[in-house]
Amino acid sequence: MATIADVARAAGVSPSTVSYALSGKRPVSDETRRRIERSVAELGYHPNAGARALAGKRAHIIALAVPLRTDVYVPIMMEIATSVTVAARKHSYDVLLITNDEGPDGIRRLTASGLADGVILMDVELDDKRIPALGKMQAALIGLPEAPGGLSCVDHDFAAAGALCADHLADLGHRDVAFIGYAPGIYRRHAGYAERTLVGFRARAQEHGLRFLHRPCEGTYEGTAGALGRILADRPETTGFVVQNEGAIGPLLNLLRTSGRTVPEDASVIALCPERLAEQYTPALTAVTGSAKELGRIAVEQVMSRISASMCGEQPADDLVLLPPTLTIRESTGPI
Amino acid sequence: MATIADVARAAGVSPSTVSYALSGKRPVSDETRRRIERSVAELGYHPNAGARALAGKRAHIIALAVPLRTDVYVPIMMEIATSVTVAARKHSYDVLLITNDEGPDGIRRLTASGLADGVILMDVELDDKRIPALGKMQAALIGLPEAPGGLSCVDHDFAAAGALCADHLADLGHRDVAFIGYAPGIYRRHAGYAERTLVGFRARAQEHGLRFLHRPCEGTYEGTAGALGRILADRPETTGFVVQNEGAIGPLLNLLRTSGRTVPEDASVIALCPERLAEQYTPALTAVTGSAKELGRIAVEQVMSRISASMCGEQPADDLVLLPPTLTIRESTGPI
DNA sequence: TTGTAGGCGTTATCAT
DNA sequence: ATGATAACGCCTACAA
Repeated sequence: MATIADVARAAGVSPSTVSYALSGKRPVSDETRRRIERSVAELGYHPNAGARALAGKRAHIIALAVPLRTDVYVPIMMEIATSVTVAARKHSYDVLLITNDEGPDGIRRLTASGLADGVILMDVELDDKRIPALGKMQAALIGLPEAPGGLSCVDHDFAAAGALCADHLADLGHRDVAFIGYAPGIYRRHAGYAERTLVGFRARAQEHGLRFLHRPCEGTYEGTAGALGRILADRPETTGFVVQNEGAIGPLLNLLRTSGRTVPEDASVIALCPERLAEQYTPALTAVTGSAKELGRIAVEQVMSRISASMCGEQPADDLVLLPPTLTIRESTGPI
Repeated sequence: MATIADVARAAGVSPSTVSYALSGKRPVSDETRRRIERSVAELGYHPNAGARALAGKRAHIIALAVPLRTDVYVPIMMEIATSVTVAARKHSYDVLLITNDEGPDGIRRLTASGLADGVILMDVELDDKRIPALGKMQAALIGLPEAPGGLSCVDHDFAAAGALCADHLADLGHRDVAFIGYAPGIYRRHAGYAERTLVGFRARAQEHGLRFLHRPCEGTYEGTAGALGRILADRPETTGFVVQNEGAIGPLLNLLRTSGRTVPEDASVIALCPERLAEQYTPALTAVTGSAKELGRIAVEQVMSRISASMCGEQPADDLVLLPPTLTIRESTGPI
């Protein structure tokens, strides 16, 4: 492969001039720069990553720690992963994938080997064991840990999302509403996103004077049937439904239909789920959504800013971003 | 961070001995090795990735090229990505994520910079533009290109999967069957997996003397309704259905129900889709499946074997693996 | 504006 | 069985 020396020779300059021309860290005459650029293109030169990392003391790589669990809606993970990759490339950074089955040691390995300059932790839990392992590694978390002090975090504003659901149903005149949530285990483990959504919904529902039920629910047909059955038994006058469990959406629509309730005439359904999912049902679902792409993009900005700060010897500023959700009104909600 | 020199000092040996003790490329006395291992553990030493790549002329990284398109079933992509990562770690390799929006240049960049020793191309198309860009880079393709000569490829045996569907329906006594496929655009673009499945199904169906229809289908409710409508209009005696479009499964089940056909008493449905998807419907779907994990694992073995061959100066052998599909009989198929 | 030279941490080739 | 030493390719003071 072509080295910087090859380029220098071809352009009739010294290697350092090529380096400076490429990095822009020192002025280079237009004439010289042009010749260098031409040689670079002709030789298809790209700096050797290892050598660059060794000499420049930064790898130009960030790591992305993805969960192995599949109880989250997987396409979202993928969307974040690709948006992280695309955003990182804009900074001339590459993305290294690591899975949680390496655990905290995986992160220590990255730090010690200098393989990555920073890391993005996906699917962060309230008490995430990877956080203590971060050490001096610059990081951005997608999701909120218990104690986000000194860290950069980004997440959907789930509380606002819950509130938005309550607002919409109240505006439409619903008085009795039900929240069909994730599996009981998720609440037991105090997953942040589940709790925050519920808290936001509950508070706003109370402000509006709504009567409401919360029913955890396995994302299966049977689970949904059970949850809906208990809701209609406990409070038959329920007309507004909020679903935050992707697996329960299809069953819920079928079950409502089967029970003789037309959506949205007899019952309104509002989903907390990605746009793509909301659009693919019949009727198309009114949904409260956050952008997964944004999540990835912002996490990248956060690590990048921390990395450059730490290179300048500055103390990276912690940062907490909660992305506001969007309500998209489709065909599944209406006045009562 | 601790360097190899630190470890050497702590263990009272020379750096090269540490290097050899760690790589095993030269015998080291048990006594010495023990001291070295202790120092390594105490200092939390991990070799600097850049320096190692520079001196050892291999980066211990493979790249994984994921598609940006989302017209494939995304969870599968993610499953492959994680299984690739896990499998790579077994070889002490890390995985770098690159997206197709960098195009062929992304691959050239990897090659020229020595960032990766090999690459796995996901979602390979018949005439994939990334293939010419591979150059001397060791690669494994997931999916089959038009001309797989000189390359290592792994994919599901879609033809066998199609045949398995025909077998099962014929065994159950069905005589008139329909194949509900992907969107017309996919067949127009001659996507390999779609065509191969159809070819395998068609051939075996003919052997069994089945009468069959093929209907491409957008994965929407309306699209599925259209496809099913035309099937029942053209051939009302149809009792066996094969679906190869994830989006059409839910709608198909609903539509059959609506049209008064009970599954599996009046109509049998067999899906070509991941297990997880098949299980989540009611009734649970008889399905023909391939393992996405296997796909990733084998692709890793393929690149690894090519990389080591090329390091030994040997010509890497090309290799074509088609994974046999599995038929899992659940509740959606029965005798007619 | 440009060139020279030292060093980054490993691996691998010599020796011993 | 172990040690010294020369690359590996790049970056960045330091000189000019």
